[in-house]
Parts: sequence; C-alpha cells; structure tokens
Amino acid sequence: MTSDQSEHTLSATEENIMKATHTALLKHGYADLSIARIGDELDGSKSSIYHYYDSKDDLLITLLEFTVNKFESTLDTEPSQNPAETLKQLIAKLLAPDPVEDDYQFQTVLVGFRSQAVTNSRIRAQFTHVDERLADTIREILERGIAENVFEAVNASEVTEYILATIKGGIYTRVTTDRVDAVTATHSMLVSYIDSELIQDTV
Amino acid sequence: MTSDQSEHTLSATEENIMKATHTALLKHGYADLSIARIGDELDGSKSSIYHYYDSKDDLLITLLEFTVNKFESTLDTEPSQNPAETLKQLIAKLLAPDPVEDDYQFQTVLVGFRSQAVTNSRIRAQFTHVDERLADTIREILERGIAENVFEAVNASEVTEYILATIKGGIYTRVTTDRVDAVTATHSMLVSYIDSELIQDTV
DNA sequence: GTCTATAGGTTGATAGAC
DNA sequence: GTCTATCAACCTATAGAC
Repeated sequence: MTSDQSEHTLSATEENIMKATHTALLKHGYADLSIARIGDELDGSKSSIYHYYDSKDDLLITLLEFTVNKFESTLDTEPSQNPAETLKQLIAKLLAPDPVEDDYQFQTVLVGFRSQAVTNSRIRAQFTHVDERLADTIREILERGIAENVFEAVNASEVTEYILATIKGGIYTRVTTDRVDAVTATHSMLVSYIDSELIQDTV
Repeated sequence: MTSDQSEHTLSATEENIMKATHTALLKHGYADLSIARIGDELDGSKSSIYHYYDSKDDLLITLLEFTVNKFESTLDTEPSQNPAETLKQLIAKLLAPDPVEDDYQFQTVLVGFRSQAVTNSRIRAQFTHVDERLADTIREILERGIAENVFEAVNASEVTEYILATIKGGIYTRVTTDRVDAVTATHSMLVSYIDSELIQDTV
C-alpha cells in the first residue's frame, strides 16, 4: 500500500477518542478545544486519552490524518465514466449547496485545522500534501479527458490548480459565511467554465 | 459616512494595542493568542488593555474591524481606468505570488480570523459582510465594463461570485500551504478566463 | 491612564490505585 | 486499560496604589 499511515486497526477506545475529538472540534472550534471538552464527549474518562496519545498535539495530528483519509476516501470516483461527468460529480460533491451531513462535517473540521497551518509547520506540511493529492485527482481526470479527446488540449496542471482554488474558495465561503447563494453561483459558473472552455466541441 | 464603526480617532495607546495584537496574532496564531503574549509585543503593561477594552473578545472584534478597514482601503481602485485593467489589477494585488509584506500580513491575519467564523457568530457576521463588500467591488467593475461594451453581457452577480471564490481559494492556498506554484497558476488561469470569456472580441 | 500584585478558574499532563 | 486525584503552569480579569 502507498499509505504512509500505520496499518494497525483502531481499538474501540481509539475510535471513541477520534469521534469525541471530532465532535468537540465541531462544537467549540480549534481555538477553544481542550482535553476536558474532548472528555465531555467521551464515554470514558479524559485521562484514557494519554494512554493512547503522548500529548494533545499528538492526538490532533492523528485526528487530522484520520479525517483526511476519510475525506479522501469519499472522493473516490468511478473511473469507468466519462471524464467530463466524473469531474462534474466531484465538483458537485464538494460544492453542493447543502451537502450530506458527513461531508459538511469533514469540510468544517478541515477548515478549522487548515487555519492552523499558518503557524504550525506540521499541519502546514499535512495540508500541502492534502492539496497535492486533491490536485492529482483532478489532473488525472483532465489528462484522461484530453487523451480521450473529450477535453481540449489545455495545460492540465494549470487548469487543475484553477479548478481546485475555485472549489476551495467555495467551500471556504460556505463554512465561514452565510452567503449560500455565493456557493451556488460559484458551482454553476465552474460547470459553465468546464462546458465552454474544457469540453471539445463535437465536430 | 456609511461606516458603522465609531468615528473617533485612536489614541496612541490604542494604536499600540492594535499593532501589538496584530503582531502577536502573526507570531502565535489565533488559537495560541493570550493577553500575556499581546503584552509581550506591547510597549506598556498588559493590564492597560483592560482600560480600553472590556474583554479579550472585545479587543479581538475591534482588531478584526480595524484590520478589515485597512485591508479594504488598500483595494480602492482608480475608477477612471479601463474596467478590464482595473479588474486585473485587483486580482494581481490579491493573488501576487509574493505580495507586499503588509498585504501578506493582512491576508494571514484575516485567514486566522475567518476560521473562527465557523463557531463564533459575531465573527461569522463580520465575514459575511466582508465578502459582501468584496463582491460589490468586483460586481461594480463588471457592470461598468458591460455598460461600456468592454465585457460581454454576462450575469455579473454569478461571475462575481465565481471570481471571488477563485481569489479566496488562491489566498487560502498561499497562506496555508507551501504550493507557491499553485497560486501562480490560479492567477494566470483567472486572467485567461477574463480574456477569453469576459472581454468582448473587438469587431 | 498606567502600573504591580493577585484572585480565581482552566489548562495539559501525571501518579498511582484497581 | 481505565479510573480518581492532583499538580504546576497558565489563563482572563480585577483591585488598588500612584
């Protein structure tokens, strides 16, 4: 496997701690997250945390990896499909005006984590990596579409970054403002862009 | 004036506190910001803060307003210019791969604040407002360009949100990852979009 | 208006019983 | 492995001298 994460399965307690930290993070945000508040969401006692993790920092980095993996696994696309449809489905999943509760929670937790990348170099490295993989996913779809003559022969790397930035901007807007219409508009304009600039005119 | 902020000029001490909080925020990030750390950046004693602000929260909300005003004032564009050039200059200022130090600091501080919008409704309202005004700025340029037959007769509101999301995504990427090239690519693709989809073909 | 001192609570983390 | 009890450090905020 290519995963850099240790292969071991999580014990029931570890799973509990992950879930409790996730919930506490949603409730209070990264800045107001404390071991006590995680304990409040936990079935057992808060000190059990220190049996599995060295420190609060260690716990949070582990949760970040855990969350990123779950988030990325929800993005796995059916590769047999038309590249244009695959791309549009990916965008719809990320920019849906009212996503599935789970998806919304992932986005919220990841936005909270991401802001820590400004001052925390470990978290910054993680998100550099996250974006790299998101870009890979999009670029592969584009390159396949170009190879199959579905897409124009654009610069796949540049278009990838452009699409990815727009998606992240849309998610960011959804999670940090009440401007729901802005997300809808961003979504529909991004689809228009794909239709008019990317998809080849059928001759 | 339309500003909802009190008109009074800041005293030297207040100015000092704003600057110290700004610096402490850059150094430690929102989550690890404390009154003591703000005091470390301050000429005087940390308790002087409580003579001017009721609480840490009050101080931070004030700094947010202060920062937003300064940030927006750096965006004032020369309205006599060609709308296409005005728009491109605005984008270049926000997505420059290596912006002026002041601009970079504003973006960093605002990204830190913005993540708090997820759990803090006062801050969320502020950023809803910030985005509204940014959208107004872009929309006015687009509408002027359409009126002057420089731009195609696009849906100005939708295109505005699309451009704004891409810009925010680019800033977000710059501040939270090491993927400098991604920002450059986003910038150049956004300019290409304007050239090919927005600017009217000269007949 | 600015300072020192300090109250009173919360923080992350540990010791040690079971 | 899970618990209770506890520590020392730090937190926000205030009291009160100057």
